[in-house]
Amino acid sequence: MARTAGSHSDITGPRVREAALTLFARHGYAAVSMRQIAKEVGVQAGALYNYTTDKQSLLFDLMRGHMDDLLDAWAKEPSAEDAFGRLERFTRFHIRFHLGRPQAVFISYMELRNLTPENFATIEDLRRRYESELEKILRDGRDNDVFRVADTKITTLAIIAMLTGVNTWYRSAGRLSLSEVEAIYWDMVRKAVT
Amino acid sequence: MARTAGSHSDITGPRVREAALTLFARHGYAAVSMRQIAKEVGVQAGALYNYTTDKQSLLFDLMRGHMDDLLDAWAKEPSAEDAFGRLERFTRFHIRFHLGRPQAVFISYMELRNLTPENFATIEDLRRRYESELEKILRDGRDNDVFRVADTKITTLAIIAMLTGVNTWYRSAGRLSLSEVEAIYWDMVRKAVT
DNA sequence: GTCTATAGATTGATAGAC
DNA sequence: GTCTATCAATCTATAGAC
Repeated sequence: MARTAGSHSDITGPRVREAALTLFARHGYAAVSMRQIAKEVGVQAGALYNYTTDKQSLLFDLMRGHMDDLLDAWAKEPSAEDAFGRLERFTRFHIRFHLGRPQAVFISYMELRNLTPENFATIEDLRRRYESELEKILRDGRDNDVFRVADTKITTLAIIAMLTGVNTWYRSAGRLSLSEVEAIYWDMVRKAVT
Repeated sequence: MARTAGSHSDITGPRVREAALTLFARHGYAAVSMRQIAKEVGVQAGALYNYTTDKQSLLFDLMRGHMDDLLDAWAKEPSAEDAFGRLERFTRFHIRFHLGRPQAVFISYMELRNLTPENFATIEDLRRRYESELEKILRDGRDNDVFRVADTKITTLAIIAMLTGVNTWYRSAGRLSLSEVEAIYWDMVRKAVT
């Protein structure tokens, strides 16, 4: 199929999303202008509207994409047999996945209030779906008298908050490797539910 | 001392900070205009500049005030004798203090990137000072063979992230009282360091 | 598909009257 | 101390040429 000279829609589109991701993560959605995004991509501001209907859906697409990736990746994780194995899988998966996409994680936690109500509801639904995956593990383990947790819902949120916190301090050039970090957190999680 | 008619500096000042706190927490610093703050207070935008030099110092004063309050309140907490007592004090204090000021907590975590570099450094210093209070407790407990922690620095950050996470879900009208929540989290913290 | 140009609204901050 | 009025810059989004 012949292409119009100067047509780059298949490459410019991803670059727009990439620039938005970087800039939203660094400065915040409200603080970033469409002109800044355009400058990062190397086009004029008007050209952005060939790839997004408006600034809001640029944010929403990034967040929904991140949540979809998260749920898909977890669905593809091999499952473990016993309760401790399942919990360890989740713990290591969560750390590894989140450390691999710090910008998307940052945006997905910080920019919720800049979503329209409809978009917010969509993202919240996906987030709850992910949380329920961990809660299932905790509930099964408790029902089989393997775990001892006072409240599976609160323990779910506590564990996720603790694990996601890794993103605030971990640097790959730091003194600890990824698997050392995983091991330290798994040790805390394991003890906390025993 | 006689006062000029219409002078309300002693009451308007706090109301400006209060309005900024509420609006920054709800919509984010960058998304809130000086006119919105003025409207919330019930004055015109120009009048705000009798109480703050600019928008940035409005944000900075809120964050520094919050961190000062936090460190002061912890300094006034009665100390405990043994390692577990000290850790339990910290755990319950952290939850109680943070749940008591959800807006200031929210701002202090979300708006760091909207501070000027100098202001950011000041807040970061206070935050590190607070974290080191918990790390001291963990290190002493480990050195006396009371706690078993793989890494006191990481454990410090993990515990604080877990505890601060309460703010994302706790509602005073919910099914759990504040002391029930404290007890559940203390149970997890205690087990995690044993 | 990208450009230039621009509409129309809003921003932070200041000046000067009262 | 607060007001009105305003400056100069910036914003999102669109229109039309190429």
